[in-house]
Amino acid sequence: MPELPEVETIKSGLSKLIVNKTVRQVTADNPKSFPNSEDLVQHYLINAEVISVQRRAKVLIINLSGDYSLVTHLKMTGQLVYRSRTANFGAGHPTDSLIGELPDKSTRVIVSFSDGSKLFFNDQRKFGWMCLVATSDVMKMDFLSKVGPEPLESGFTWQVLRDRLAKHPNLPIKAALLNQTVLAGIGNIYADESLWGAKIYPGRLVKTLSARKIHRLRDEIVFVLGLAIQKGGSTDKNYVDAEGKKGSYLSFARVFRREHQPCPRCGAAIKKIRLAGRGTHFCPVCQPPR
DNA sequence: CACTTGACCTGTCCGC
DNA sequence: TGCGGACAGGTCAAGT
Repeated sequence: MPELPEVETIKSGLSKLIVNKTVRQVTADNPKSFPNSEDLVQHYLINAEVISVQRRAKVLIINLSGDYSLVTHLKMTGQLVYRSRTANFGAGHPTDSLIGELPDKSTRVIVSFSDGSKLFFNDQRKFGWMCLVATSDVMKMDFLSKVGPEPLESGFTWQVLRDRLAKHPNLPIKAALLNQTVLAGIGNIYADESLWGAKIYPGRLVKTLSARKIHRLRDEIVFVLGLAIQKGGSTDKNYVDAEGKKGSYLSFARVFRREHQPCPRCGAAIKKIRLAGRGTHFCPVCQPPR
């Protein structure tokens, strides 16, 4: 569920929380969640210092001294939560937080720093992973070498979107937006939201979209992602930021998870269908099929 | 080759 | 109350 705005929010949080800290210890239970050998960890992770935190698409990258980086993909249910030495929450944890005391039963990796603080990688469904990679190889990783342009960078013009889409004329536009080689960072929530904003039926084939519609769609993508970052991302079930807090975008969402509720533009009931294998929300009046 | 569907997992919710 | 099945949705692999 974490998409670009959620990973970006975590990146901002961790940038303030863990830069300059030194890794002292790492524990991991599950080779799928953390595949590196004990040897590599001892050599390149233990005693390394956090230099910076960055994001590319939905991937979070913690750059370390010693030329290695800790790369994390949260997939659907991953969380990266930082706790200082003293802060932990028992039964009465704050309501803007989803999680209590850590570790809990979904904790896959614990990175402990020399000041006693810890970074927890939680992942209920074990789809996500955390991996130690040579910094110079990070962008060569399978996923990152193929991923499309960043929609929030200044070079993302409507012409760029048009040209990326042109390679997939027969895909429904929603499927194209979800394809990370077309564009980086959009997932199910923000695909539905930006298509509503641009008044495009999610099933419309790419080749039937006018330049004008693509231009409008580009603007909506930029708007929706920007707003979501402002709101700290979307919390549906699992997502929390680096301090364990929920995001509030979903209370501003226009269609996502709003089946049967009135469209904020025209009042018609929002519909939910299945498209590209995903639950897809749209307004049947503003976004007519055709 | 282009596109669609299923697998990977676990927890939750719904109907019987 | 218990239990099977559908569903959640990011990405890769397998299938059409």
